[in-house]
Order: sequence, then structure tokens, then C-alpha cells
Amino acid sequence: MGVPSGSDGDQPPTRTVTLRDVAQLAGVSIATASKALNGQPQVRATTREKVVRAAEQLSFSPNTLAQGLITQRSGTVGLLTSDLEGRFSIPILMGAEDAFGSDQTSVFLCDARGDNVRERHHLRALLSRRVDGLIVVGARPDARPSLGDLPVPVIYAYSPSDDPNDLSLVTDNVGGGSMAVDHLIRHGRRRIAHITGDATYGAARDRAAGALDRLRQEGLALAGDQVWYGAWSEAWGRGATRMLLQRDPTVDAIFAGSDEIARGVLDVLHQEDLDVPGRVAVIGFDNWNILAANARPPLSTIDMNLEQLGRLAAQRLFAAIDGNVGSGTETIPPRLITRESTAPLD
Amino acid sequence: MGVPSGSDGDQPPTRTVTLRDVAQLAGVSIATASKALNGQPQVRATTREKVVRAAEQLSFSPNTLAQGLITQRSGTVGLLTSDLEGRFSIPILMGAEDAFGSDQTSVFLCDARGDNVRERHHLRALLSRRVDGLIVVGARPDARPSLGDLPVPVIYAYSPSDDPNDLSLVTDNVGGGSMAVDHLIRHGRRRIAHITGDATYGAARDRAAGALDRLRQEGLALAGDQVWYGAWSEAWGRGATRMLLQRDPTVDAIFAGSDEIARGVLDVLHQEDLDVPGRVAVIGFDNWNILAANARPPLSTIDMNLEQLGRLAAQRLFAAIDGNVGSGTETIPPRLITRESTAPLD
DNA sequence: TTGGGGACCGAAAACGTTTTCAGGAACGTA
DNA sequence: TACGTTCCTGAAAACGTTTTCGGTCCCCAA
Repeated sequence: MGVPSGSDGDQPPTRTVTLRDVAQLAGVSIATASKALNGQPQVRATTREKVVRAAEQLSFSPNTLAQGLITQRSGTVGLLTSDLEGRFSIPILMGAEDAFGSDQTSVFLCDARGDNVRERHHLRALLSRRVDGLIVVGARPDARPSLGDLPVPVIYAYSPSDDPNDLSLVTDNVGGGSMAVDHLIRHGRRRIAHITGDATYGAARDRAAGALDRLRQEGLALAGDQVWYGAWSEAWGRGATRMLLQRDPTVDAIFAGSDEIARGVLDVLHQEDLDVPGRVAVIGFDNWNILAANARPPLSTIDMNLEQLGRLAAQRLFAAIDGNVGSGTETIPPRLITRESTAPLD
Repeated sequence: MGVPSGSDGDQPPTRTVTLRDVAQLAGVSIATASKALNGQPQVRATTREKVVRAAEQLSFSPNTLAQGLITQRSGTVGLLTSDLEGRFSIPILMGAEDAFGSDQTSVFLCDARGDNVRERHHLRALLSRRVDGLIVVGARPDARPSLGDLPVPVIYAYSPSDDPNDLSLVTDNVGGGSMAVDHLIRHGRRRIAHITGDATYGAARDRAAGALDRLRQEGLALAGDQVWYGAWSEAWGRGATRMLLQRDPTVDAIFAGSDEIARGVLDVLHQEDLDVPGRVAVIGFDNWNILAANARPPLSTIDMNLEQLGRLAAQRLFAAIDGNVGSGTETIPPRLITRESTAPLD
């Protein structure tokens, strides 16, 4: 277990091959070797060929540190997230990584764990590494303090910056809420209730606002007479549903503020022998696959398009690096995922 | 939305401050400035003070690219994961990031998405960036092809390398399986069944092996007469439980191969009005918090200590970078999480 | 007064690239 | 033959550090 051992082929400490080696093997100067490999036009086709072959033969790989030093572009960006643990950072991060990966930029991942001093520490490190830009991914969709003026462009994702001069990308919770309710209405539901999470989250209030808005347009009242704010948990979903059924047994659809809550809702509806979606339709929020797709029945839900948000953040960052800095808040539209927990009332 | 706008204070294009500026302000040479800031002894206390003050005043931050160029250490490592999406990579990644973050090393995150050519592409990029080492995080706990001889040390995490000369860190599935069954036995259970996932996963077979082993020690037979291999899904948990109850109604404990499966098991037990844990105890695997902690009742489970695995990977990589390269396979012990789905039979 | 030695400092080389610019070769034209 | 072009190549500077090594200054003992 972990036995120290010299690497297998204990070669004479093979210096990493440099451009000089390539040039030498190709019989040209370092300058032309560089130009040949970078596709500069002012080099004869035959010499370029020679150089390329030499580079391949030595399996040369240019030292990006050196390149970055002179071009003043490191080809790296920082991804500063406040909680890796949370399920929201990950898709954003995937989208961003994907968008960058197809370019030549590499991504530094930093997790501040919601700690401010850790964030500043990582920030220092990233700037010291001369990243070309950075994306700040928040933990919850409420505004966060701006990092202020930095020598590189910054994009805020998920949590918007509190400074309107920064560029922030956020999900559309109002739109999502109204989209969920719209879906239920289209399926003929009239007695629609809303159970959601912690009211201190802007996301909870926004989704509720969107839902109420859509109901009002239709001239409908909220079943259960109130928005059931509580916690982002399955247990709250169960508890609220019991109370709701007691207060208003005529409910025929429940919009849950998260898939977790929706799971709790489903659980109690089963206990009460209320058929889903025959008797009561249920729609969740987040499209957290493990919860939504495996529910019984599989859960219709609103997808916030987080991966797209991540990709867009990457694109906006590129633009900013190229000088097109933007500002303000851009909103990503959500997407309805229909599964079997919602169906037309017949 | 995204209106291009020059940055607020349109300062005269503020060149990033370099060591030369610090030296100049402090009235010393670049050399002494460097030595002063790096805590080299051969510099008078008063001059060091001057330099430090100048550096602060200009908020100097050393260019790590330049440093890396000459010290031949970039202070970066690559984290090459095959699927970010999967829930197993994340905790490992968190552990590693944490361990590195407390050091001065930054982490390049690369997601190969299970694609081989993407993996090679990222590998090239990382080597070009002169990372000091890298950690390869697999998607499933079966062996994966070695990356072969690289100019930097490599640690394989979760998925071991198929080359025994590499150093791999893996979870202990056999131990986990036996730990789960042991827990059930200690609670007086005698009719223990095992429902698990896809038999092509080494993890499934290993956990089953550990479970059977422990049963054999106790002279017990498996309830249901077989290991119920199937899929890593809630649906399979439900289906298998129904079959199991039909075949052997005397079962008093179920060891599920994953928390997802366990959720399905719980669901059917509730439908059948079999009290958990009064009548049947249930234990899961993975300690996937969202599923386990929110189950009804909260689910006892086996935690694979993935975060610790990530941290250990970071430590081993450090050691390797410092010349202490290891080889072979190191196993991380699992941990029992007891919640309310298991209890003594009375 | 001289010499030795310690403490401190700075000039310069080095890391591996890119880019500028001067110049050589080859060629066509007057 | 002389000259202007065009095409290609290479010397050298630059990027921002670290590190080596020789040098200066000062102090103290002989």
C-alpha cells in the first residue's frame, strides 16, 4: 500500500522538450519554428512541414506559461462558486466548463464554501494566476455583494451582483411559477394550491408571484387560501399537504416550489388514496432528475436551464474579455418538463 | 441587456503592477525586492519593511506564470473527471479542492463526459499548462485504462487504474456490504434480503459479496434465496421488493444496494402496511443526503467517505510531486450512518 | 594602518515563448 | 550589370520573475 518506488523506466531525467529542441531538429531558428507551428504565413511550406514533423517526432507541447507571459493572456478563467455541495452550482459549472473546453481556455475551480475570507483568498490566488476573467456562481438566487472593480471581467451567475454595473445572469423564477400554473390551467385544473419553501428566499417569493399572477389572469383564486411557505424539504411537503387537504379538500392541482417538496406532496396524496394525476395533478420545480424522474408517478416540473445559464455565462465572459463588457441582469427562460404527474382532467 | 459600456472609471489603461514597480518605489533593486517578499534571510529588516510596504501600497500580486516559468512548478494540478454529472465525482472533487486550496495549489477542472477523445484532449491541454500532477476521477468503481507514463504523477480516484504500477484510491464495497449486514444482525434481524443494482458493476457484486460473507459467518441464509440484481433505480427497488415479499414474507430486514433502491423499497413496504423499522428494517448505501435523510423514516445507510477519498488523493499527489510516488490500490473504509429505518427488533 | 570577514545589495542570466525588424536570396526588369 | 521586389529567415528584445555570484560597505582585531 503506497510503497514508494522509483518510476519504472528510470530514464536519464528526460528534460521536457522545448521549442529550441524542435528548431534544432528541424534545422531552423527558434523564431521560424514558432511561426511555423502557429500558422504564420511568412514561412515556406516545406520548412513548415519540416518543423511540424520535428514537433510531432518529439511530441512537443508548448509551455503555456511562457506563452501567457508574453501574450498577456493566460487562457484560463476562474470559476468561483460559493457552494459546490448545492445542486445548483453543478449544472452551471458543467455548462461553463463545456463552453470553455471547446475553446482553448481551462477552468480553475474554486469553492469558497460560503465563506467570505475563503472567497477573498481564492480571488487573490486567481488574480495572481492572471486569469483572463471569472465567473462567480452563487448558492441561492438572491443578490450578493459585488466584488468591485477588478483588473479582469467578471460574470455573476445564479446570484446576481448587487451592483447594476456588473453583468449578472439569473433564472426566471417569476416566469417559471407562471409557467407551472399555466400548465395546470391548460389541463383544466381550477383548484390550484401552491406549497413552497423558505419565504426568505427570493426564489420562493418570485415563483409564488408568477403563480398568483397567472391565476389572477384567469380569474382564479388560490386553493387553500394562501401560499404555503415553509422549508425546502420533503417533510414540509408532507406536512403542508396534510394541512392543505384539511382546509380545502376540493384541491385538484398542487404546484410545489421544488421537486423535494413535490415528493412529500406525492407521499401524502398516496397515503390519502388520492389518485395522481386523476384526482390531483402535481408539478414540481428544478427538474432534479433523481427526484423527479423516479417519483411515482414521474414528476412534471420546471427546469431552470442551469446548464444553458453556465454556457451563456461562458459566452458573455468571452465577449467581455474581447472588450465587449456588458452590464445589468440577463434572465434565462425556464422550460416545462411534462411527465406523468400532470394530465388533462376529463 | 448586455449593453457594451466602457468600465466605469476609464482610467489611463492601468498597467498591472510588477515587481519592478515595487522595487522602484521602495528604492531597491528588483532582486532585493524579490528576496524581501519571499522571506529570504539575506536582506536587512528595515529594507524588507520598505519593500513590503511598497508592495502593499501598490497592491502588488506576483505573476505566477513568471514564477512557474522559472521554478518549473506551476502550482497547479489537473482534476480530470469522467462525469461531473454523476453524484460520486462531486464529493471527491470537493475533498480534493479543499485539500489543495489550503495549500497554494489551484485546481484545473476538466470534465471528459465519459468520452475518450475529450479525455485525451484535456490531457494534452493540462500537460501544456505544466500542471504539477493530476487526479483522475472515474465514473464507476470499476477499473479503467491507465493513462500510461506521463511526465507528471497521477492518482486514480474511485475508478482504479488497470495498471498496478499506478496508485489508485478506491472505496471499500466489500467492507461496506458486510458492515450493513452486520448492523442488521446486531439489531436482531435474521431474515435479511439484499436488493441491489446492475450486476455488471463491480460495486454491486462486491457489496453483495461482503453481505453474504457476513451472513455466512453468522450461519444465516439470505432471505429470498438470491441477491436481487437489477438496476440502480427506485423503480427496481419497488419491483424487487414486491417479488421478494411474495417469495418470502418472513423477511425482517432489507439491505438495499443504493439509497435510490432503498427509497423504492420503503415505498412498497408502506403500501403493504409493513412498519419500518418495526416489522422490516431497511438500510441503504451511499448516504446520498437528499434521498436518505428525507426518507420516511430517515434512512440508515453506508457512507463511502468520498470526500475523505478526495482529500487523501490530494495528499498522495503532493507526496508524489515531492518524489514519493506510490503504487497499488489503497482502500478507504466506509462509515455507517444510523438513522431511523433500522432499530433493534424487540 | 591593514586585513579579514560578515552583512547586505544589485547586475545579469535564466525560464520558454512571441514578435519585430533587419537582412539575405532569388528573381524579374531596365 | 544594376536595381527594385518579393519571399523567407534569424538575431534579439521582451514578458515578470528567481537565483547566483561578485561587489561594496562597515566593523573589528591585529
